Amino acid sequence: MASIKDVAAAAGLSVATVSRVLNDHPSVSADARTRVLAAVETLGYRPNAVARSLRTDQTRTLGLVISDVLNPYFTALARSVEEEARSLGYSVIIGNADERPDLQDHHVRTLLDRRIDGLLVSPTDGGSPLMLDAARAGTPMVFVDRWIPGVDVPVVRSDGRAAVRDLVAHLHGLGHRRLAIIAGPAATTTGRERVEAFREALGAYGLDLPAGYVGQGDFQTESGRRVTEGFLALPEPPEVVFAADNLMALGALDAIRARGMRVPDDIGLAAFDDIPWFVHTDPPVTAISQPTGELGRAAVRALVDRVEGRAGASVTLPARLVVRRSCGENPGAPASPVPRPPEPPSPVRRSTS
Amino acid sequence: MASIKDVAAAAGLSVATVSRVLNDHPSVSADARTRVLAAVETLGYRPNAVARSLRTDQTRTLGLVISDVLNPYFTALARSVEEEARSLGYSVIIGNADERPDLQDHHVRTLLDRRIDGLLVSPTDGGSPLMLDAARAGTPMVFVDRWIPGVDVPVVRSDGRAAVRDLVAHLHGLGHRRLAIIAGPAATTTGRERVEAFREALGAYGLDLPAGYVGQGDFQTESGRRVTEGFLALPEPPEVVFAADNLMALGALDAIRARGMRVPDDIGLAAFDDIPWFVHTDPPVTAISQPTGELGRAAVRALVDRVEGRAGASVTLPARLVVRRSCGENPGAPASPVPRPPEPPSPVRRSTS
DNA sequence: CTGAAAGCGCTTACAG
DNA sequence: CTGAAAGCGCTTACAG
Repeated sequence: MASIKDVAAAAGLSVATVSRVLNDHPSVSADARTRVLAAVETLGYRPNAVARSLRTDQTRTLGLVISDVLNPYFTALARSVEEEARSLGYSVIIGNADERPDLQDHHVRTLLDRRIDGLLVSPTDGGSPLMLDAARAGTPMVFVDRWIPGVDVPVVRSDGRAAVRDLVAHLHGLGHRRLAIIAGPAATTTGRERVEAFREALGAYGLDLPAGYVGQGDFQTESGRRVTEGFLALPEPPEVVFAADNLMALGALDAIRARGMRVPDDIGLAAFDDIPWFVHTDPPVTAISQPTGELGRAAVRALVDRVEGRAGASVTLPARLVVRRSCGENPGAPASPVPRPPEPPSPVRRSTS
Repeated sequence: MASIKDVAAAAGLSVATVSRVLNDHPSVSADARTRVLAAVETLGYRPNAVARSLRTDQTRTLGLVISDVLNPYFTALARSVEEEARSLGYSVIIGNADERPDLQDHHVRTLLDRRIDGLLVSPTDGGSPLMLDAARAGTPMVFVDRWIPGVDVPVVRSDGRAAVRDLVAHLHGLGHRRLAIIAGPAATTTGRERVEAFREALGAYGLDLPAGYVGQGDFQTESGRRVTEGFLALPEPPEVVFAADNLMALGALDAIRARGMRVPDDIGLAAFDDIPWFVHTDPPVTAISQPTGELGRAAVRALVDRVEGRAGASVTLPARLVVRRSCGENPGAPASPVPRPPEPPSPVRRSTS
């Protein structure tokens, strides 16, 4: 593969001049420019990004460590991250943690070794030493969706509390009282928050969330199946199951079907995260929808701000409830506006971290 | 960030010795080793992969350019690719072409600039000059799922012809005669092949595939919707629509629902690519399932073979039909074995390219 | 406007 | 077993 030396030789100029042409440096004569460009063309020369990175100490690459590529939510997030990054002149390298802290650390380490300019993480746990070190060492970093408390890193996420209250209002209005949740890992912020928001919303209606109605999942399909089987085996099973993400909802559907039961007749189902397939499932699934594309773009902007020496702000966007038929709504009725829960929803916050 | 010089200074040795320790070179004294390791530990030193790559001319990185990250098939493929690569000591950088040849070229170029050791591509078109050049220039390359004819590059894919024949036999047995297809882009091999296989299979039953029953899609949701609307507006709409991938099947479901029609009562639906959600759609969707994980692993093995100077073989694995209820099967009956079509299925081929 | 030279952080023959 | 030195392909003050 042709190097800058070959181009210089072909153009009859020094490598310094070739480099200046390639980098649009102002002080280059028109003549030199055309000769260099011609040589580049005939040799099919492409600058070696590795060498450039070593010299400039920047890779124009962002690392993205997502919790699970098989989760359509993260896939959509990854897509918008890549788009926004590309428009800002950055590439992105994706690492899939598969909800495993060890794999997450593997990817963070690899990304750091490659000297990416910045790191976008949706942490699968409460913060490994490696992650904490990276944050402290000053690696430009931003958390998306999930975050690690106590670390001085901007977080871009959506707040689902108001939507969870809307969901509980919807369920309560339908007459449901025994409500259960398939929770995500307690080591993750979203894992904890969704349970807490659910519990609080229930409390506003004087309802309890007994321990037996909180199933511990891991955001992946299999755990949704297992937890739901447990719920169904209870002497008094819940009337509705709320899955804290879409994959666990898939597992719940599997378990319900395996028991020969029907949604919503035998048991209701709702999910955090909306995906295109929920429109076509049997029945369509009531879900809480996040502004995923906007989250991805905001996260990249915050990270690039940090990379380029600007502040980089935290962003919180609201999620919203999308009512479908999986909790037993009157099938004929058009989707009605959900009655507001007792407390007002928290406003969108855009705070500088 | 600490460099190898800092480690050498801290250990009281030369950088050469430090490098040898780090690379497990045999001729290092036990004493030197322990001193280096201690220095590495206290400094928290991590080798700079960029510098190493420049020097060794290898990045231990594979590039993967997939057609569409929002397509669960490619997402599953990407996952198995990353797993296998990791187990062989390689990282993978994913580029999303979003079914756009220009974006595909952008990613190929970026990946080449970064001097990845090998390239895995599922081409979105018939071969841009860039792609052709890369293949000819000797960049280790392997095609997955889709390929470019006439280029000397191994291809790892699945052969759906037998499964398509099984599908047509299934539909014919159910009494359907007017069968339509939502095709992928003619510039892609899978786009062409699935139509051809469908047409051939119909021919074996004396059935025709009229031009009006071949809708041109692009493997993305919106095109499935548009094409299906066209089918439904026909004076004589088809009895069954076969979508050449899962996203176009999603679009078809959207269109059918928008018309207020029901599957399979008003129209049947089948899809190429099976995904977990097809079990829970209304009704469950009959689909052709590819051995996606195995394809990803085989592709990586072939590519790493090429990278490391071995041959690297093409692999073709069979796809299989999974019958569900979306084409109108007797709902009560257990999934029955599909009657064999006239011709025997082509055997699995493992040819060295 | 242009070029010679230093240097980014590594690895690896070559001597000893 | 160890070290001094060259060199991977670039960029960028520093001179001129």
